Amino acid sequence: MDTNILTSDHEQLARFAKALGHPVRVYIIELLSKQSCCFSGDLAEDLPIARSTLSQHLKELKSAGLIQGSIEPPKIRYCINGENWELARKFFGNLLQTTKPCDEQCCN
Amino acid sequence: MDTNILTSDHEQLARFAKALGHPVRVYIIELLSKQSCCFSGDLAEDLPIARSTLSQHLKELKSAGLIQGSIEPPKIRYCINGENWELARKFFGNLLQTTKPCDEQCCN
DNA sequence: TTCTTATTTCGCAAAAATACGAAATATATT
DNA sequence: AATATATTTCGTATTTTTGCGAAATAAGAA
Repeated sequence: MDTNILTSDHEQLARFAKALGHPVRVYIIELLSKQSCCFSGDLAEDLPIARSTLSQHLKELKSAGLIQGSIEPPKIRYCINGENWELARKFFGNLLQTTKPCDEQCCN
Repeated sequence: MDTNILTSDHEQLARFAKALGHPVRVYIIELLSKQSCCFSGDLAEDLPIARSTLSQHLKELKSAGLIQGSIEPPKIRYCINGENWELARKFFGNLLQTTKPCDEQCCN
């Protein structure tokens, strides 16, 4: 039957993508991945959202496995989760690299 | 002030990511990008969802700009939207390539 | 014109995401 | 022990997403 058309890979990729599906979270990830290694809630000062809301976004990124945090009282330092980042990179890379553009015949 | 911390690029990337944030849509995009160029609702036969639901997913991918459809009565043929695909590729590429892994000091 | 096929839109319900402020937590400092 | 700081959890409201079946649409074939 059509049991396993949707693989766990599709689900994993969707999970990563979903986590990136909000501008604030894109911003956070961008910052963590390029600016420096780790970070904390100085984010709150930059972003036009309540701290509790930011916290939820961080939680989502964490539960998607894209970031991780370590306690450095009284702060919490966040950084990219290297392992899953590598995975995400691979998944997105695979998906995005294989492009067979539409021949003009087809979709105008 | 903090007016423009979130740029339209963040929003665009989030829009693309959000569109990919569901296993069914990942499957569709994967199929359209690698298998052949164009496609139609034979998807409905493969996927364990109602046709109306599939239609909604296609609509979302379309409104995110990732795919486009052309009418070939009585069918509709879908394919990747090359232009936006290129854009998405660039955006995701930028985000994913720049990885400065956490030094061990930081997050354990 | 009526029928068939492929697909979408509509109306609805259930679940999840987004956002906030207030209260809770945890840990250093006084 | 009391206070201050950084952050999260809780309770709540609003909006969006997901999913379905039934009805609507569009176009070719009989």
